[in-house]
Order: sequence, then structure tokens, then C-alpha cells
Amino acid sequence: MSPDNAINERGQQLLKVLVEKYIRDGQPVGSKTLAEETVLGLSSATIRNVLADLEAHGYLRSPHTSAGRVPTVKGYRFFVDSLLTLQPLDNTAFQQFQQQLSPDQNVQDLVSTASNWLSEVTRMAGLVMLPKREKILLRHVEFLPLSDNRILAILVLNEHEVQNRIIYTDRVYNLVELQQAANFLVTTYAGQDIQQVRRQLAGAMQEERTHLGQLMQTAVEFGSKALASPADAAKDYVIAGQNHLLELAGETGVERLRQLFEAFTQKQDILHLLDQCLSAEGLQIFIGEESGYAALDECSLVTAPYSFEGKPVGVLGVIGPTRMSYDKVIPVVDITAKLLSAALNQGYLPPD
Amino acid sequence: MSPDNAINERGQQLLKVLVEKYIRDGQPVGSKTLAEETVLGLSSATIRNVLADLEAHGYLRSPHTSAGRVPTVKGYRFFVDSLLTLQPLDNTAFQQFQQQLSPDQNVQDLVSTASNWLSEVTRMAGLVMLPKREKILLRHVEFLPLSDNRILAILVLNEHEVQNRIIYTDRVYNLVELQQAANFLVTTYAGQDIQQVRRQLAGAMQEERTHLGQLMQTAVEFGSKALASPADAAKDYVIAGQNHLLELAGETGVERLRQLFEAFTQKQDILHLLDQCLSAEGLQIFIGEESGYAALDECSLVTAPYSFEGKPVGVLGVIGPTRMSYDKVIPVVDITAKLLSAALNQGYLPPD
DNA sequence: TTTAGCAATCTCTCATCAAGAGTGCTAGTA
DNA sequence: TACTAGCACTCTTGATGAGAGATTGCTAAA
Repeated sequence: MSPDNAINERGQQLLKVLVEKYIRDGQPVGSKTLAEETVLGLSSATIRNVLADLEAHGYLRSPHTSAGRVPTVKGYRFFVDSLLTLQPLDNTAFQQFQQQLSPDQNVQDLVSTASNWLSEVTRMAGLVMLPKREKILLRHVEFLPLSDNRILAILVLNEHEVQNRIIYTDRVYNLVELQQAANFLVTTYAGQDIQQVRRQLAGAMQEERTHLGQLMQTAVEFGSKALASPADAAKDYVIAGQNHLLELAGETGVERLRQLFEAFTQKQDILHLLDQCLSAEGLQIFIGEESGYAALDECSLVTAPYSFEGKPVGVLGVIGPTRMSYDKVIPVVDITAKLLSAALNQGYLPPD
Repeated sequence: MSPDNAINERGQQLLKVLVEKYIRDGQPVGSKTLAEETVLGLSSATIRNVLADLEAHGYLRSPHTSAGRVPTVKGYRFFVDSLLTLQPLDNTAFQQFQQQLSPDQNVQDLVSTASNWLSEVTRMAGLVMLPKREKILLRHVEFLPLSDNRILAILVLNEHEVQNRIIYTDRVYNLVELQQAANFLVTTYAGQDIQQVRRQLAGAMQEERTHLGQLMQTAVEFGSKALASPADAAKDYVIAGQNHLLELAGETGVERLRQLFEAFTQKQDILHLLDQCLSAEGLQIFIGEESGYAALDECSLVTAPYSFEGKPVGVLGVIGPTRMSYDKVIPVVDITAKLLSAALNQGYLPPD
């Protein structure tokens, strides 16, 4: 009826209606229903022929002889790529979200706000990768003495990210010494990328052991300890609304769900997947097995990268059943990525 | 056979064996099985009589006529209170945990380490309340200028908890002004409880608006803003290992599980419950409906308070099916609370 | 007080059956 | 040639019932 892999106009229309209906109801769709609901005015018999064709081409499958048809991954894929009509999203709802995203929040808070928002709006699980910026600028350093040769190092990075860690020293230092050391570090290195700073400090450690004064030596030593592999490229993500996925349990079985939740706590597979989305530009969708991870076999993942200073630094998205409302989810993910980017860049995006 | 609510020695023994077996297998236990497994050398008929008695007193119930018996909440309660023989816990396992609990971690990390540990060892969900200390000592203050009348305020509290927030000002201040203000605050208020500091600052705001110099005025204003209801008594908890609860799905139905997970994200009910455990001393157990929250009807909660400087400041525990191995869980919760207390107090506890 | 025995009760599993839904195929029709 | 009507066929679903198995409560005996 049609060349190898192609399906004609009518087939596409029917596929579209079928997938939409299946997404709504979750029940296999038969030719009769389709004949009634579609505008084409075709008889069920004709539709049966078309459906048989679609099945032969791998877009549909029947759970069993008399159960109507269900989209395959290939079917969903074609639907999403070529047939989808996106729903405009609710304006008031996401203005509210925009307000939550104050650029004064630290990155952690921004990320979890976004994650929560995604999960609430889509009623599925939202996840947001922590941004990994190429450059992390050192802004301020502060050392405070603790008990027992321990020092609390406080780093201010980029705009207003605060990190702290404890470093150990060979002897006890007093407040003044520490302040001087910190001052030295700030005046010398503030505004530079911490990778650079690290390298310079390492170099200084070698050279100036003999050359220079006590002060600089201490400063260099502490600085190097304080910056020793801090969580600059925090490879992690935040997930919200796993609850919603429990509704999957009915359709797909509890065991699969456990595997999925397991994957969430293991994190690595998911992270790997998100990483891929970072390099690929724009919104991306993994349907069912397309992801390549068994735990996600029954799920779809809609992702979009968000950016800082024009460069993509992280990925966010939504995980839900394969049978999700792509037409609604896609715009949400898209907008969320844009809003998060905007918040990160301290600016704001006009409502359109 | 026995006075109102009491059950005789033999009844207790049988109840114990029955509950233990039910906890192991999850299947209703019948008189025949009990006759075989018990050492008493009684016939199944005798045991039937005893069981009928226990059922009449409300310790057991039959799911249906021919299904053996299952403990009621009252049965579990009696079992836990009077019949339980605690299992000594694996030494090597928890030494490993002890190592993870470095006193140099900040409170957040300690709490989530503990939560993870609880969930891993018990294979159920672990939860740990964030500590709410009576006194939070101000240790250090630092102000950094940001763009646009905004200032990054960094607070160091207690030993080495670092908090930061952004405050807004009426004009732009330079670095020196800010340093002076911070210095003033540190020298005046460091070491005091932040509640006190707050009060004093509030007082100073009223009085000295006219009296004193620009410096102090700025300092007082900023200090008061920086300390304005920061998350000192962070009413929150950390949960880990919700995965494990998915195994509950089979026995109790997915819908209940959803309610439970919902309760976890709402947090308030759970927090309220944990709060109760804080006032009551020592380890505490809620079995099934005893908690009073519908979402926990099919669960048991084992909690223990942990303390700082001798006073209970938080609660940790484990949530799992009513049918959990109390004999193993209780010691774990108990020890974990002690170890967490020890870590908070910077000391360490000898293995015994 | 304990036990053996027995009828009664209830679940669980399996098989069977009828109803319903949907399909594929064939033969007719525009 | 494209579409449709009709029909036999297949498969699920739900109801029904029979039989096995498990356990109980009761009674009567030890």
C-alpha cells in the first residue's frame, strides 16, 4: 500500500488520533472506536486495513488478537516527531513559578524549586541536574580557627555561592594570621577561575617554599587545601515528585517501579543519560527503551538543557510513563529550562 | 480461662512464637504449624484453644475462617513490650558507620549520613529530624557587597555551621564599610545566642538611631536583617530509602503506599509525630494505627531521640511494615541515635 | 486438662462457559 | 481501485462452580 517505511497521510492522521486516545485512556484502541471518533468518515473495516498496515510497519502492536492496538516505541517516536500539536501552557501558572525563581537564591535552591515545579505541573517526576560551569570564579576567602589545629575555610564563588570546608593544619594559628592569609589570597586571586587559582597555588607551593615569607607560605598552603577538589562540578541532580510515578505501578508492575526508584538512588545511570542531553542541543525525548537503560524501559524522559552565559551548563526534565501527554509536557520543560537559565543569569525573561 | 485482659505464661509463649513466625513468613499462622514448631509438645487442638483465647482478648485475629491467625496491633504491642528478645547487632557493620560520621561534617551531612545508614541496614525507610538546638551561638559575621544594593551576609553559627543570605539596603556600601560593620557585630555579639542577639539588635535599632555614629547604625541594621528569622530551628527531616517501602506494595496495596509517600512529601504529619517522640524520653515505637495518622496505618515507626550537650535535640527512626523485625531494628535505631549524638558532641563513643 | 476426631467454613486454583470486543479475510459495491 | 459489509475466528473478561486444602470450633473421650 505504501513504500517501505513510509505511511501515507491518512495513516498518519489515524496514528495521531489513536496515540492521542491511548494517551488519554490507557486502553488499547480498536478500529470501531476510531471510526466513531475520527472525522474522516471511514468505516471500521477500512480503518482496520490501515491499522494492519501501521502494525506491519511497526508503529502499532496488538496486546492480543481482540484488544485493539497500542503504539510501539516507533509509533510514539513518529507521533512526537511529526504529528504532535503542542498545547499552549497556562500563563498564570508559570508566572507564579517565575516569581519563586528569585535570582537571589543560591543554585541549590533554584534547582530544587525548578524540580518541584516540574513535578507539580506535569504530575510526574521532575529532575534537574546541578549546573556545571566551565569557570567558577573565586570571589572571597575567609579562614576561622576551630579547636585542635582545624580551620574553617569559607569560600564565596561566582556571584554568591558559599561553600565551606574544614582543613587541618600542623599547628594552631591565631585569628590575625588567618586573616592575613585570607587577605592575601583574596587580593591575589579574587576574580579568577578556581582551576587557575589551584594551578597557580600548586606552582607557588613548589617555588616559594624558600623564597618568600611565612605569611605567603601559610596563605598558599591553606588556599591550596581549601580549594582541593571542592564540589565545583557537582555531578548530581535533584529529583522531585517520585510519588506521581506510583501511579505507574498499576500498569507496569511494582517490580519495574522498584528498579526505577533504585536507578534514582544510584543516580549514575540517570546522570549519564542527562549528560548526553547536555551535549545534544535543545529539547530531547527518550521514549521507552530508547534511553538504553532497562530501568527506564517503561518510561519516557523529556529533557531540555539550560544555560548560563550562553553556554549549556545543565539539563532538566521530566520522567513519566511512556503514555504521557507529550503535547503538554514538552512546552513545560522547554519553558522551565528557559526560566531557569534566566534566573541563573540574574536577568528575567519577558512572559513571552 | 484467664482474668480479663491477662494471658498466662503459655499463651504468651505461643503468642511470641506466632508473631515471630508471622514476621518471618508474612503468612497467617495456624495451630498445626505452631504445634510442630513449638517446643511445648502440645497438640494442635490445645493450641487452638489457646489461640481462640488470645483472639478473644484481642491479641490475634483471623483474616477468615480457615486462614490461621495474624497479630493485631494489640498483639504486636504486647510482643514488643514484653516478649521481645533483642538481637545483638553486627559489630563490623556499625563501626563502618561510625567512621562515616566525621564530626567535621556539617549538621546536614551528619543527618543524611545517619538517614542513609538507617535505611541501608534495616532495608526500610530511615528518617532523621534536623536538630533544633535551644541555643544557636553566633560565631562570625561577614558582609560582601553584591551588585545593586544587595549584600551577601555570611553567618557562622555554633561550631562550624555556615549560613548565608542576601539582604537589601537603601544604598550601595563599599567593602570597608561592610567590614567595619561586620567587625563591630562580631566583637559585640560573637559567642551569644542568636535569639539574644536579635533582641539586643532590635533594642539598639530603637534607641540609638539618634545617639550613635553611622557605623554602628549600619551594623545594627545589617545584623538585624541578616539574623531575621534565619532557619535556626529548621523544622525538617531527611528521609532515605523510600525504595525499600515499595516492597510493601504487594501486601498493602499501591493506594496506601501513595498516601504514605504523599505524607513524606507533605512532611507536616510526620514532623508532628516526630515532635512527640522528642518530648517522650527514649526509644519509642508506633505500631500501625497507634500513630494516629491514616497514612501510617499499615506501618510501624521506631524512633529514638538524639541529643546535644545532654539535651534531646532531634529524633531519628525507621519506618517499615508493621510486620518488621523489631528485634533487629530496635538496636539499630538505638545505636544510631547514640552515635549521632556522639558525633554532634564531637566526641566518640566506645564500641560498646 | 488435654487430646483425637469430625463436620463446617472459607480460600484458592482450575476449568468451563457465555458475552463482548476486535480482527482478518472475502466478497461485493461505487 | 478503493471502500465497505459481513462473517468466522480469536482472545480477554467475568461469572460460576467444583474440588482440594487448610484451619477452625465443637464434642466426646482419655
